[in-house]
Amino acid sequence: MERRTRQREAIWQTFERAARPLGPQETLELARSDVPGLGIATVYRNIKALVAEERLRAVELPGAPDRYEVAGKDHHHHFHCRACDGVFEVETCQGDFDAITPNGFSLEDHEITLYGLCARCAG
Amino acid sequence: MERRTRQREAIWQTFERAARPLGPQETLELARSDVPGLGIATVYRNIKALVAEERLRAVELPGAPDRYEVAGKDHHHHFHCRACDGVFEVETCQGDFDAITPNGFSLEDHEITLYGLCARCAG
DNA sequence: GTCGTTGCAAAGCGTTTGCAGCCTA
DNA sequence: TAGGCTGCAAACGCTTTGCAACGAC
Repeated sequence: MERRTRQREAIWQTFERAARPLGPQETLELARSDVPGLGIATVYRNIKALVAEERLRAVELPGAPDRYEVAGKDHHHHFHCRACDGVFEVETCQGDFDAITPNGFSLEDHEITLYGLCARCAG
Repeated sequence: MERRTRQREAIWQTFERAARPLGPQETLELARSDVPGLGIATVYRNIKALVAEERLRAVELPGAPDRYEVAGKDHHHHFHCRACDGVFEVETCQGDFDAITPNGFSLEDHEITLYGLCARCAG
């Protein structure tokens, strides 16, 4: 990532402005308000570059394509709304995951996803 | 699922024999020892039918394609080995997920995935 | 002016679907 | 024999890549 282009700037700001993880298509639509002719390939390329630079982090959700959020936040997990498909952050987790790790296995990390309705969809 | 075919039988038995969730390609390779000419489309069609009948359950893993396991087991989660890509069951979970659900959100379900090395790979 | 970056279109890749022939009941 | 099921190949949807033109420095 060497040159500062309109496209790159628009994509990055889209993530900064979003309060939640975004997918590539979602990012394209939002960033097009800044750069109308923006192409989806450019979004993919820049997301990949930003992840490599650790400015973005991939949010991996069960059974759904990855979304991306600004990196560097405290440890947290996500709530996936079944109605609007939106993804939202939830506070830090608790729970003793070593306790449920099978014997002989080496636990390195964990991922928790909550499902249900977000505040807006729950009405 | 009305007729009992060799293909259908082989696919089902592959899941019954496996002690862990399988993906479609993995299923194809294993089931081909019973039915050599088996096609991948048949595997996909039968998995879909078995899931609809609730004889199989989709195991949704963050950032990875779905795998499938025999349905009807007790509530459990999975351990995803970063070395061999294998997926293994872990015992029932603990933790108060309502406590971390944001205000106004309606929690319906949760998913936990552990990452690290399985016993064989940690060996 | 250089060469990294972009947009388009084509290529990949995993999954689904259309269809003619097969085989279970 | 009927019609559900299968295998093949084409179609799909999402992501990646090739390439000529563009534009940041």
